[in-house]
Amino acid sequence: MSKAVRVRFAPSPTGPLHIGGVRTALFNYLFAKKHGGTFILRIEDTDQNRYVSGAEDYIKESLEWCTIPYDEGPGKEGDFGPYRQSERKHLYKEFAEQLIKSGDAYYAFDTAEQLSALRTEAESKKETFIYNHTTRMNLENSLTLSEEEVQKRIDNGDNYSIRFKIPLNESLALEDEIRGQMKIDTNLLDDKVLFKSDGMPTYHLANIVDDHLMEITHVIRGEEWLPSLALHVLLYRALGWEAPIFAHLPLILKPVGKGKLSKRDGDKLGFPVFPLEWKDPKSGEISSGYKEDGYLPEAVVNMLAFLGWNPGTDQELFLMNDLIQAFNLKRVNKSGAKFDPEKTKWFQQQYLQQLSQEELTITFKNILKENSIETSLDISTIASLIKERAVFPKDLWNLSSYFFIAPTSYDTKAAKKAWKEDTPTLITELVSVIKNIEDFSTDNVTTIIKEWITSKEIGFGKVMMPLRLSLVGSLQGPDVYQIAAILGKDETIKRLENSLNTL
RNA sequence: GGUCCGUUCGUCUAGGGGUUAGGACGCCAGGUUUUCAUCCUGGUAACAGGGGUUCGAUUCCCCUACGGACUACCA
Repeated sequence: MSKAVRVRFAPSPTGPLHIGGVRTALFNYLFAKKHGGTFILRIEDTDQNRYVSGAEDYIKESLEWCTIPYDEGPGKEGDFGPYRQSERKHLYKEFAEQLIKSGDAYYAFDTAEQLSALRTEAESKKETFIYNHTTRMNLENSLTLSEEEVQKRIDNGDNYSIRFKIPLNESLALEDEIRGQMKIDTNLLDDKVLFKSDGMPTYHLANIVDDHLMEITHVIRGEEWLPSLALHVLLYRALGWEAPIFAHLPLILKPVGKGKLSKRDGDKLGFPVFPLEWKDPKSGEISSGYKEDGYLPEAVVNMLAFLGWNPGTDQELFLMNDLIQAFNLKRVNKSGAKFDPEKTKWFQQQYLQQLSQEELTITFKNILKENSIETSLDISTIASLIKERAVFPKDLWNLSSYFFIAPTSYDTKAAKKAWKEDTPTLITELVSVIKNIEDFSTDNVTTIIKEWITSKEIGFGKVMMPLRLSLVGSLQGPDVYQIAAILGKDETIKRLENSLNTL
């Protein structure tokens, strides 16, 4: 019997969560639920300088909108809390010191300025400064200084950091669920800082300590962490802990050009990169979100799931529960995926079309409200008539506004095509035909007008097009007879007369 | 620069020693809708290059090229 699956999504609250982060959360969630496990949200706020207010709330709201609920996390305390690293601050130092005692870490007294000077100097010689076995014995740290000197400096209140001492001459075999085995030469690694002089741990330490303490079984994270995997594995070993299973997800790339998808790409290329709209608290700059753009969470989730994963079948439409059933880490791709906004729209269209009549009517009602429309017309029927032309809820308005507001102008191109010399005569006659229709139902209107056209021995287009133009203002929309029936006899006549006067 | 990861239609991808290399998005054409959209049908288009291994490589191995990530007392 293997251990109960526990996974975590561990964002740092430095700004809005972008869709790459949402996808990481989603894959963690899918994996957890697939295996009856626990999905944890942990806020990695060890860098006080980069903390952005509102970011944590944004992360929670985003996950909520995407229907990716966490089982444990801030506000949902489980047995492994707290779930904010800033609130776990007291836990980390002990482990850093344990590593010093075991000889796996050391105090380093170099200041940021000294290090940056060393880097610039190396750069000027076309070299790279690395804090590792090649340099550490020339620097001020507990490996080079006497024990008394080290203690004196610490007692003195000198700033120090704690660095990991990477072991020499080892060929590490790393295991990744998605990529298989990788080999790393430890001599190429550098002595990363584990504990900062501000008293906070770095990501590397906090991450390992928390994953261990929270009994995380699988670490599913972005590929940008792959280069740190060796360090992390070494850290687990030095601490005497069993390492979790790792899986590094492929990156999401820009749709055009080079590089990974960045926050700026969205509004530059005309699609959101954030689940929710985000207003930068400092600059006030607003970035668009999928929610506010009218996307359904089902569409966004489905699209995200297919970025780097596929079920191995031809099925593409998956609701969350289907995803949980079908999900498998082994079917996650190795290579990065260019983000495709067009495909996202396609998913959106699919899910909008799948809305039940009830949901659709509610959506439509809200749209009408936004446009200050109060009407006695049958909006449920209207919604069902126009829905197949819509991709976003807001399209519902553009597609239906003529039902509520009579056209005041006519599409020039359409008018040229539909309104000919003999049209006024025909339409005048049509008006009197319509005036005599008693039962103004779709079926009856259809029958009577069709009979009349047939009796006139003229082409249907000669009447249908100007009729549509008069009612809609353009040559678009659902069946004209249905439109007329919904508008009612009086309104239909009114619109026909209006076009006779204007055109 | 160094380290690591990757490379199948324009894009997302399936496949995997012998296939007409499959699907989806997009695009194009036809049909339905006496309009538009939807929908249906069809079409377009790919194994980065070079060496091996093999009877046979897109599939396995190596090299090159290209792409990406990382290279902070950021995560």
